[in-house]
Amino acid sequence: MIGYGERLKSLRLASNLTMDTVSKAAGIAKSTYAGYEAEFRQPSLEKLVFFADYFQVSTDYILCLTSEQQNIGKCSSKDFLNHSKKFHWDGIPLSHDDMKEILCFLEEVIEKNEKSNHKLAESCKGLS
Amino acid sequence: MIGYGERLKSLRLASNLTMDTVSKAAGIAKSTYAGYEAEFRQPSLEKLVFFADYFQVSTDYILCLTSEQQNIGKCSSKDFLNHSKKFHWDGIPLSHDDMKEILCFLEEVIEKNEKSNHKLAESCKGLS
DNA sequence: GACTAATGTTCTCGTAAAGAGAACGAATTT
DNA sequence: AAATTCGTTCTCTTTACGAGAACATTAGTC
Repeated sequence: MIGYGERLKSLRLASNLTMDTVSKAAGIAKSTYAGYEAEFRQPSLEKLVFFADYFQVSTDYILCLTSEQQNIGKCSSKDFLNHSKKFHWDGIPLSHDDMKEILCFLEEVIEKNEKSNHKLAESCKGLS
Repeated sequence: MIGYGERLKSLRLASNLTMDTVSKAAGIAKSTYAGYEAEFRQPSLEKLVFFADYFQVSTDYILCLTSEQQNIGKCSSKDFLNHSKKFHWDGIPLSHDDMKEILCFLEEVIEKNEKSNHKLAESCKGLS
């Protein structure tokens, strides 16, 4: 068990938040939260889950079991195709070709969003 | 915070292990571990990390933050939309509408694959 | 440079609960 | 039915969580 304090601290600073803000959001005393970052006190499981949601990371990341901030739904487009692990859809494995399709589509979505800042609610109907 | 006891129990039973075996491996008393499964006692973070390693799952799984035992590149379609964590694309957050689009498209891909067992290499061009 | 405000750190203390160990209960085997 | 195995529950001790206040430190203001 090493480093969850550092993780919390860097996550908090990355969001430009004070200990007071975070502790109040978590419903604990400022001194209590300071104890977490100083790592002479351990948050309860409830608090751990809260911080994961609050900072939008996995509990594994806070506990230093992974270096990836969130290991669900986030990977670079490079990783997306080259990833060692297989991707699935409701248990059905996706082929590399499927992945390329999806990648292509996602980039379309992102590009449009970036440009127009507008959701393309029709793109799905015009698919097939 | 709900269900980590059930998770531990099912993981233990899936491995055909007794409480005595698991508790000894974790270096705690049998009654202590029983408290975890009955959920009237919470494991420390060290113990949580131990169980994740011992049962080869993520801490997020034990804490019921995901329904998938390994949380990279695998989630159910239900989780896909309802997940508490935000999804991103190369750092750009995806809105819920984006997710619905993606879900719709993915289901198309899977359905076509299932029926024809053939990749639809053109679907991407006909998009926009 | 002193004054103030804001943020972070370090005390002490009460209390909740983690953890142990033994006893108990239920189920299975011999 | 005696013995063994596995799970549950009891009581007790001790740990440490969490709070609140005091203290320290930095930053901004006059």
